Amino acid sequence: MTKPPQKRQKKRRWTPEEDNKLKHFKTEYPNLPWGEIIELAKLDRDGKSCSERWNNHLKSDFNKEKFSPQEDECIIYLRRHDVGWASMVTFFPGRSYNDVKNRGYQLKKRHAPISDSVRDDLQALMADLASLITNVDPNAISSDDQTSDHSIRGDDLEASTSGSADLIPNHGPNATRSIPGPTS
DNA sequence: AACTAGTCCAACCGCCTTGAG
DNA sequence: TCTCAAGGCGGTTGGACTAGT
Repeated sequence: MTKPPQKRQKKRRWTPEEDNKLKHFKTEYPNLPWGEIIELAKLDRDGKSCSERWNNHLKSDFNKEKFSPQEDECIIYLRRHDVGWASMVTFFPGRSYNDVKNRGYQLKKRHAPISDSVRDDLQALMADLASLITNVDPNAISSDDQTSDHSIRGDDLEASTSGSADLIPNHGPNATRSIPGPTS
């Protein structure tokens, strides 16, 4: 007997009221498991949903400005070097995990190019970071990006997503480096 | 003004890891 | 050692919004 595929839940946006409840109880009891926060706040959500909402929207004041070209190129470059989304977020203080990930998928669709200057900056940045991290594969930061047009194709990103370890674990404030944001 | 296509982004899903009992 | 729940992560979906016609 094969189980029929679960019907996907209709999307329910978080209301300001739900946000407030979640924020209140999570701030008040930061160590409480989500299940108990849900009970206290009387939220009709599951733990994962709450965790996601908290981490991507409520935890801090996330930067909701458009991604700058430098940030875009940084994402492409890091992705190419098998840096996972979660690790990548450390390069973008103020951005949420979901924002970075969404941007990454957008760029993947567009086959966005990487400029020479940004590539060089990022190589230096990653070498810098690698020196802070002991368990890093030095080959992962070698200058292997000397392709003719420095453009990245969708399948490049595709390949880079398969089963390799994250390059940049979060090692505290020292490991967090920022990429130039939008200049307005 | 109305319709359509494309884009953006929040929310959902499934798999995996981790830690407690 | 095993089981189970919680949470992290990567990937996908779909509703809202916007630009073009």
